[in-house]
Amino acid sequence: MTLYNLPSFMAKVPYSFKEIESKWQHFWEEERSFHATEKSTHPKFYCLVMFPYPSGRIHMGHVRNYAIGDVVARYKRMKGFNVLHPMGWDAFGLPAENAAIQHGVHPSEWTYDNIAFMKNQLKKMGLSYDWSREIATCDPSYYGLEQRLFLKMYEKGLVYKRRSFVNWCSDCETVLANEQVVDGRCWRCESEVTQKDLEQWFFKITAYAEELLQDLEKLKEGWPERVLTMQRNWIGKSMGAEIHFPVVGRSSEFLKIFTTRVDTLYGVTFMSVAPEHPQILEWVKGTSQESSVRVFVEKVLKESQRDRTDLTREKEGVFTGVYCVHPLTQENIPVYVANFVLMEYGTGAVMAVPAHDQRDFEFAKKYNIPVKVVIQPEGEILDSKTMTQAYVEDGLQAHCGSFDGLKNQEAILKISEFLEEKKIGQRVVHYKLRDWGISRQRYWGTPIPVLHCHTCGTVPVPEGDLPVLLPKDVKFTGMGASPLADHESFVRARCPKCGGPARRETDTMDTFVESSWYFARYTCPQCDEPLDVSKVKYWLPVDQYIGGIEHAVLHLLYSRFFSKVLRDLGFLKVDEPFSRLLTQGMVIKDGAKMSKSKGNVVDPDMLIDRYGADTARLFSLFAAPPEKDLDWNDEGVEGSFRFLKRVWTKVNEFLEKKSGENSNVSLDSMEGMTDLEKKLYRKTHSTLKKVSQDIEDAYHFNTAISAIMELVNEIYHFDVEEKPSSRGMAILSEALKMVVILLSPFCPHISEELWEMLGESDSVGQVSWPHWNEKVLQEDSIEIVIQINGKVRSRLQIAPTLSSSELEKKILEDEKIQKFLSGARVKKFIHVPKKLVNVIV
RNA sequence: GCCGGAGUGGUGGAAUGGCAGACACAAGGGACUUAAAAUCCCUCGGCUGAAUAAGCCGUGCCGGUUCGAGUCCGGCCUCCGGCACCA
Repeated sequence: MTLYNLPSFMAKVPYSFKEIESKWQHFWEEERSFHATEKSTHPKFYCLVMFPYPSGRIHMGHVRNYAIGDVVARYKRMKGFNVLHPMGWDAFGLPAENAAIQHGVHPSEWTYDNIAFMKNQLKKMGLSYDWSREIATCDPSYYGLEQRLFLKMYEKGLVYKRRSFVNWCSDCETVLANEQVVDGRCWRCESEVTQKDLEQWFFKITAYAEELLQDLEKLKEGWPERVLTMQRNWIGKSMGAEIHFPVVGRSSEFLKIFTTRVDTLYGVTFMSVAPEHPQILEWVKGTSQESSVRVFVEKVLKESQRDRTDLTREKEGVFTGVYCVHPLTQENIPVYVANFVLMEYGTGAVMAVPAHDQRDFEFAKKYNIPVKVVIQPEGEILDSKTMTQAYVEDGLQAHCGSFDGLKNQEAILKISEFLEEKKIGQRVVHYKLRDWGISRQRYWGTPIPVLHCHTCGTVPVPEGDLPVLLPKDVKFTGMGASPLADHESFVRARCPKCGGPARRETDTMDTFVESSWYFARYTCPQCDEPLDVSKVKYWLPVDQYIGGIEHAVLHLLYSRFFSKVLRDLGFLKVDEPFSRLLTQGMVIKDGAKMSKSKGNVVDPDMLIDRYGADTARLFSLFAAPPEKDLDWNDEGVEGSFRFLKRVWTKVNEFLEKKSGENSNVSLDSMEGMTDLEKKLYRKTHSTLKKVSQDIEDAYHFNTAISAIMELVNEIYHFDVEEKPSSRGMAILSEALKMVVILLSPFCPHISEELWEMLGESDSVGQVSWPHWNEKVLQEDSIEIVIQINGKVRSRLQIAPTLSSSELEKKILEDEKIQKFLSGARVKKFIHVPKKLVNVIV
């Protein structure tokens, strides 16, 4: 059934997109058109889109993401690359478990049902995936191998268990990594995150902090600047010094602090430590300060993560009664517990320099602690009594003993050297990046392959016993501990070392672990080992990765870390997994991100049903450049559909006119062509050039498509005669074929169909991307814009070969120019070849 | 506060320092039709103007560089995104 009519004077064949799309989807499947192998003489190209979580249905964000990836894959194939374009499912995760709790359906069943449904949706989009490489991360054949990788990392000392305060989401009833806490809230459900003291498994991502930072340099060419910046900030390298302050009355004990401003060491007037600082309660034990410190510490610890990191909160603290000795001046320095000092960063203790640090300044003013200026701005004298805020800029050292008069940047080096010499401290580097906490107290994830034995302690599951399978018969109550912890036969185990009773680890891994190596697994999805080194070597790195910006520091950082680990384990040969990254923008409607609660959701199924996949793809690619947000607009979709119908109509009309005739006119020479013919002939080649460059240079699909639209408009203007000459028909034929070829990466179904109708035997996807003929682009006459003092006053048609002096002569003879010049003296001419002449008077 | 990115018609968006607004949507007009839809053609930044004559103004604001600035430089304003007591 169709919703439109074609003009009655032609159009015998309607554009039946449903039949066409299903026909070619079957063709590609039967021909295995997108099946990738390593046996190819062509250079490889690995095009990857971020795999989806099987939430139930695809949304417009997916449609856009996969349409972009498919254009790249199809274009690269036509350019002669051996393309790998795989798809799979990021299939572990909480929604499956929530569905189990709410609807009593098993997470496995829920997940596989969703996969089946969504796979069907993706197939209807005509995406050129090699489905034979499909991965579902919840399949034991995947997560079992992930457990093998876990054990290898364990052997290497890259996995460890530690008891610590961790981010806890009470809604999801599980722990979250730092990266997964956004503004003090859970990244998934947005409920407030609290701190919980738990035993947790960690990946030692900090061991790679420096390399993760350094290698961002290698990505400068291919990654968006802002993603690199976000990762750089997240890793947060700072260089400074650790300094040991002796504690008064405790001969062998020190308070260790970290500072990036050694130059301000002489300005220290107090110390501040975090409420969690392990030594502080010990030091105050039995003193008169003990109770007031205790009260303060307990008060702060009770506050939520959000409140504690609230910048507007007043800086507060309490004196501990403890004093340190200043290592250079030997003065006694009071130690405070302060609510703004973080235990997780540096040493959890800070030397406070109120004159040169705003936080310390505010704190000192509140508690009447002296302010000591030790950095003086050049040409100005700071007075600690009249200062209203800290001076944090550069300057010259003052009241700093032998360092006086030095520029503070030099003093950092000199004082650091001095401290090292005297063994008072040493230079150190700190990172904000923390180790990746991967334990999750949930069922639907990869079981951590470890046993706890009463006598042997923590024992890894032997490789031969892998995979540790998720038991199917579990109860989902949504209450209390993870369903695994309640599963008797899962928990009860034997220690492989001593044979004694052991308890199985019931935590599962963060689902970001699965997505940290799936891109490598796609190269060898059937391999018994985690990875087939030769295949991985052939395909990696991913040449083009495409996905949302929301993973700038989550998935993209974890994957980079995993790649380095896998490299060091001998599986990979590359340092970085993704050479080029394209972060596509969101799909917006009525000024907001599409969401159920806003009621502005466009359903891809409805869209495909009404207009077909080619239209859905075309609009997603045409309405905005890929990296920008796309404003969804129903009338715009209509416009894209109209365009495809225009192409369809014109090809059919052409075939009707051509029928019977079979003239083969050579288009080698443009001699004898009419102006109209030349115009279309040139447009055909200039469009090829523009589309090629737009796709190649920067994935400017929107302008590439608009260029094709221009060519189609030109064809409509050309085809005015009832019976064009055979040369005209040849030119028209070439133009139409060009439209079909250029359109094929964007709208593959209609392109295949039209290609076949035009009498071509190969699939249009197998055609080599054509080369444009630069000679054809040479115009017989070009238009030159004539400006007077920068204002457009006239235009001249000239031969491209005309010399500058002849052109100047012509300009001065021009009627309009003469009128504007009205006798004024011409000072000079500025020539922009083949474009413009500016006459200065 | 710091670091990115962006401000262009009614709208989405185009423009290696060289004709601002390609392409498309919406709007308006015309052709076809008994009529409507569809289709095809035309107009479409603002102002003055009868005008498809001519001219002036116009890319967030102010200034600069240049023969020439949406584009480069300096200073602001607004919006979006990220980071943020990181010592």
